[in-house]
Amino acid sequence: MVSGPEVYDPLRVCLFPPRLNEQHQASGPSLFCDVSLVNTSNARFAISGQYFRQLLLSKSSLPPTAGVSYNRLPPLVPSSGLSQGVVLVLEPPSSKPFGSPARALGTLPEPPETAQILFNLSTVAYQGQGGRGTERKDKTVKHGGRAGSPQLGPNLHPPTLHLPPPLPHPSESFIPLPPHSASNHPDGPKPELICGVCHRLFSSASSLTAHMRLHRGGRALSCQHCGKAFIHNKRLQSHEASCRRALTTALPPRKKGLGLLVRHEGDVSELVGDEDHFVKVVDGHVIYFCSVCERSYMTLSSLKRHSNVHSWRRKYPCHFCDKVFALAEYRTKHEVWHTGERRYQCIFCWEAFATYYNLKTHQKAFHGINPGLISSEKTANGGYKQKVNALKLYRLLPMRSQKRPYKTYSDSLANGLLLPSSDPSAAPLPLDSRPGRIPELGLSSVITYGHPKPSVIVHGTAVSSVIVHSNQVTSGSGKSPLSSPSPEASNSQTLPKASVKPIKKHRESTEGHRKRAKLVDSSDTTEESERRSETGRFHHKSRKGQSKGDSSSASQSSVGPESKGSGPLCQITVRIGEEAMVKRSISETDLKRDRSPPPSKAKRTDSSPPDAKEPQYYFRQEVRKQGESEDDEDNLWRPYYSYKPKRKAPHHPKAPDAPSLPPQLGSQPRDQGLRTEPTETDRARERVIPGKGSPSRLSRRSLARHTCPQCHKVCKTSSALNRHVRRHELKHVPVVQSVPVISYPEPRNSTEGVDPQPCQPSDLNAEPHALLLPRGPPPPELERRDDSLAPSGEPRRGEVTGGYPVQDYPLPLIVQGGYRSGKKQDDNVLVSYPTGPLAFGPLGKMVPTGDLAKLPFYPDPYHLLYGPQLLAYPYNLAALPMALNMMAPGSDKVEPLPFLPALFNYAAAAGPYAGMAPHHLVANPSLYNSGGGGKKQRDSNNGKP
DNA sequence: ACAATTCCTGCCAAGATCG
DNA sequence: CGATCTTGGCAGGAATTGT
Ligand SMILES: [Zn+2]
Ligand SMILES: [Zn+2]
Ligand SMILES: [Zn+2]
Repeated sequence: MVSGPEVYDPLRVCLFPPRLNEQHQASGPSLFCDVSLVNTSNARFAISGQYFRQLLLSKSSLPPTAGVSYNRLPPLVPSSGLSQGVVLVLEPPSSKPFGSPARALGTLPEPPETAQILFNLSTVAYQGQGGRGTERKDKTVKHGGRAGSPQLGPNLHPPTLHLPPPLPHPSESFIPLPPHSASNHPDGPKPELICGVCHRLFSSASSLTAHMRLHRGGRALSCQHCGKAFIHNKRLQSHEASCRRALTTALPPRKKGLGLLVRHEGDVSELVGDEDHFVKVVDGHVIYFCSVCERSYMTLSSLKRHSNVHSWRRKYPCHFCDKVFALAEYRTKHEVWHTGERRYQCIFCWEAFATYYNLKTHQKAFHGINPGLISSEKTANGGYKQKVNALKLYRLLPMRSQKRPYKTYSDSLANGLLLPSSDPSAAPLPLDSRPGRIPELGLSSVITYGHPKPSVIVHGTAVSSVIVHSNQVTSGSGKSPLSSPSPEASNSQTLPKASVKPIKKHRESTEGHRKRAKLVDSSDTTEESERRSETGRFHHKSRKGQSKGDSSSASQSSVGPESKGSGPLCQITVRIGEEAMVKRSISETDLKRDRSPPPSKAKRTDSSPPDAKEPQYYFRQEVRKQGESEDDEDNLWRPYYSYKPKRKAPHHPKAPDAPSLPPQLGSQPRDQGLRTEPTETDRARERVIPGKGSPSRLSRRSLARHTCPQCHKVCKTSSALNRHVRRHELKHVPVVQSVPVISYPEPRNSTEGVDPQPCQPSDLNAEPHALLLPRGPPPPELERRDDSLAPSGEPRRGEVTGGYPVQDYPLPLIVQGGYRSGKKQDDNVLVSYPTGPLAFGPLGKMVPTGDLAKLPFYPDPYHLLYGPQLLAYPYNLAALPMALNMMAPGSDKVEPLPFLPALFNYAAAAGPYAGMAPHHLVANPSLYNSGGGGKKQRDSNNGKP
């Protein structure tokens, strides 16, 4: 019957909860599910599952031959009304594990004549549920986007599955199906064998009887972990085993006791985890859900990482500009634009590139490599899937900059909790205060620093400015202790500016560590700085209601004292429309350091030796540039990216592939409509401070003209703006404020016209780089030191990289020893950051600017040893796999192979290394890193004793 | 339409803590 | 020191913006 894998996707299935009455039906669909149909003539579906309910597919709305074979379920929305709703799983009768790949459609066993629909419906959920109609509505809207899928044939309007209206009284056990259902189908089950409560179909009276016990409160056979009821003991036992495992996994030992079973629906058990997430166990798979946006994750770590985009508990500021990122990785990637580091080296020509993208582009253009050939699989959720035999046509060079210490566990723990800064014990120890470090900031200072200074700014309407203090985010409602402004706090904030934000790191080798720690910390964690001192530097305030005057006044008022110049740097993060968060610097005087960094104010101490207690770096420019008027504060910078919710095509090619993902929840494409839309602010993964720009961006002036009326986003071109605006229209963002953690008040209307244009100071154009200028010239000594260090130290590095053209040059940025552990950092020197913007050519190559002194980084050490011409095209990739993998054949152990050129005798070619004897690496392959994976690279990078 | 940049997330290894 | 937990790098495609 299945003539082909025709997939009509997506289809909308409208399910009417069993308990809904006709009125509800009339009001419209309560839930949409995307369903793929395969041709089958069936318009009727038998429903099986925990609870059965027959669904009728209205023929008129279906393609001539349609049958449900596959579906993609949106994740449950636990906390919302929808959650109460339905888990709908459509599967072919063959009962493939659900979540089976769409590709399998073509091979579906014949006749899913009656495709079975697993309809897990929590009858309980529908009972006593009040205003779910509204809630569902929201959900429904989200799915609307898929209706227009190109895959739908012209006459394939999204069919609608109508679930017959639920029976009024669940208690009734045997209720005949509505006329239009079973009776119409010749093969349909007899009405008598249908549960009147949940409409599940049964093949025998006995099974139905057993089933009915479930509805009568008989909980004899219910899982002790999740409460799921079973009719058969065997199944129960089996389930409990898996459930136990799942729960164990789901909750960390320490928190196991905290896991609360919230609800159980069909095969899904929902647990409450931390405040930032909840867990569901589906079929033994643990899935973590973000409480804010409901994105689902296979791992807790992924979720934790993600949740920072909402909470911003940790902030990762760029060391070169004022962008702040929610994920460390984002910052790392971003900083490449400042450093120019090129770590992706083509194995064919040894050319190195700054980004993976550039590398791929290069290989495609110059070597005819089709990226698709060597791409590795990804999970449905977009996760990385390791591929054993993946080819790597490039080498990932070790990172030049030493890694910063990880955030500490304690820190993270403390994060979520608002710790009164005054309580030293409660507050996580700053890195600096850890053993072996010099307490630069006395505890007291830390405390003071941390004193909750009211960062809340009350805007006219909503007071809800968000305050992010010490990692805590609170709404302006004043619920948080911090929310109440405390004058003294501001006073106490006499933090050393250094603590506030170090910009560039000076690395004195001697004290480099301490400093480094400081720098890193403070910088890294704005997060940390906040955490440790609760400087409250970043104030989040909603733009809404904030008028220009407001903003200025607000900033002043809220930060007034601090802003006065002598005060610690204080910034306000402002929400711009729906997209961007902008930090406004408040204290210009002290912090300002731009073009003319006030020596005195800037804490930087070029001349003075670094003192543990007095950090000597330059503060970041938190201030706008000189010449900017006060109004500049209102200048808004917005991130390049708008961070809108992703709208992924319904059928993500990969989605089907992820067997590992739990069917309905985990495998959902990340942007699938189901997840609640986070507020725009939540989406701002990156924040930018006015006055600074990302290196790659154009001047803001040009941007000014194309501002989205809705969200204030500024596009460079009108076309971009048009596109952007269209998104708003399509998106139809629900008004639902689903952001529990951060409540940004939001009315951006009031602000409109206020700061929109400010984004483009005219002077920016003149000196694009001015904004990016590092906080100050690096101490001369630094460079020297680096040089000296590089050669002598880091033996390991030499070994690893020896012979490679890359990064074998003296690396001013790399410090001897590298980072080992927080305790030993004193011995290590950190990477120095460039003092100024670096010029880069296309593809990330650095362009010599003429002033080498100012280009401490990557003076283009990547000489091409072998031109592309050295390799005949097309390449015989088949002959290279071994080399490409850089693994010794056959051995279990991963043995790095000699660099490709050496293997293939390319080395003879002219070039700086032409005269080199056989690549020494060949002789001693174990010395170098295979480059087969970043992790390995990293190993070499981290000089371990 | 195409190029370029940023976001995203499963996986994994190293760092940080805990005991 | 080992066990446990956290952090962040990585791939590489999706999403989005720039041209
Ligand atoms: Zn989220
Ligand atoms: Zn930057
Ligand atoms: Zn190449």
